[in-house]
Amino acid sequence: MSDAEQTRQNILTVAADEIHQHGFKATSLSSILTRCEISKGALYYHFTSKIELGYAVFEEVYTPMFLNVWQTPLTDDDPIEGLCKFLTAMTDEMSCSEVVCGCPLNNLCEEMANVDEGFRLRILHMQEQLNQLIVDALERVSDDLRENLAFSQIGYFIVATLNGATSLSKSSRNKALFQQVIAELCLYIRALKK
Amino acid sequence: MSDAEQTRQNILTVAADEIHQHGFKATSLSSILTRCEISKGALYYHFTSKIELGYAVFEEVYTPMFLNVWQTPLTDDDPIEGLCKFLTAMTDEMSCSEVVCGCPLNNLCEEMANVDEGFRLRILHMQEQLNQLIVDALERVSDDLRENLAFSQIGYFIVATLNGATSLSKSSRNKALFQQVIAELCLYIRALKK
DNA sequence: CTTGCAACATACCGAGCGGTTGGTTATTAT
DNA sequence: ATAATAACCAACCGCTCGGTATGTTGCAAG
Repeated sequence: MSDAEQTRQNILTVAADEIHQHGFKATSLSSILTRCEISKGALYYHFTSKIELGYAVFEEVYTPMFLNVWQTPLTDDDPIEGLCKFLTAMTDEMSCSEVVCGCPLNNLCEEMANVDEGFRLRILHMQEQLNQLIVDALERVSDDLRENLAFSQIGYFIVATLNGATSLSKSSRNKALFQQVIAELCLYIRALKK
Repeated sequence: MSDAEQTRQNILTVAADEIHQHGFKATSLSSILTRCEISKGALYYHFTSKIELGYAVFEEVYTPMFLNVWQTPLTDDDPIEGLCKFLTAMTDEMSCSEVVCGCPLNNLCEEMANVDEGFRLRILHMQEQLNQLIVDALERVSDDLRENLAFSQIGYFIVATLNGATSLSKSSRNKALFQQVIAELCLYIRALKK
């Protein structure tokens, strides 16, 4: 990787972390510059504006991370169990920063979806991708599931509940509530089986 | 009501709307002053700082509004049906601003819970109150419900899912996804019955 | 040898923010 | 009549922000 590309990647990584911690608007370019030990000229050489940097972080950091994380359990032989174990493992391995800072995608959705169309469409597109992953997994084992289930609706339901659970963990600053909601969600998911 | 109290209430009402629309940090005092047609001196006569104004909005506008809205369906003879009808009615009556701006409580939780302890504790307290309302309602009709249900866990699950559903409606800018998640949530709630 | 461009660095700008200061006015108590 | 206080107003302050304009350096091609 060239020096320039290295610099760019470094900016993206640091910006992703700053945005995760403080949100997009509250993230100041100067804090990114300090952590990267570069000047503002360097940043504006690689990105034309703050919001373009935000888009790049979303597309090049958050999106691949997210899709990869969900793909693993959903392509399991038993996606129902895969999903439940994935969710349960999430509560166990949850780092302090994740309890406090929440999910990057959900954060951006809450903060930016209604103020910037570029973010809104990117977020929407990724939610649809995520939902499709779930729908595909459910359809693959539909013979083992109850009749007349609305797969897409179920997919959005699962993601919505997970997002709501992270909200709770933010205010309670406590894994316990998060774990309870996830436990109830797993009960719901396992009840999809015949 | 005295003139001063009238002014104070006007500030609270306008601030509540601005915070709902733009979030706390992005709400500028000057926009509140313009809409109220008062000066900055007037605002700082009634509130010592921006964050104290935020706390007052939370306690005097959001909290009573929220508890009142939830209390009605939960004190119904059949809180299960009351809740489902309440949620379904919410999707129908949902104004455009609610689709776009989301739930004030959830918004503040997402934005402020991890950056200001005062907000965090107030949000947490209200979530606990809300959960208690649900728990009380479920316990009241526990004879009609399945055995071995964890009421508190169920309460948080319902609220979490509702919050996640508003997130989806923000990014999709579309009632449809919201309605789907709520429909699935009602299926879950009704399945609590024997 | 020098020209040119990629890859930065430095210094600065205007705007908007929350907050402060020093008045002003109308009402009320003495 | 006067003093005090409640309720407000206008002007200003320091600060940080995103963004820009200009300067510098190293390397590579001709």
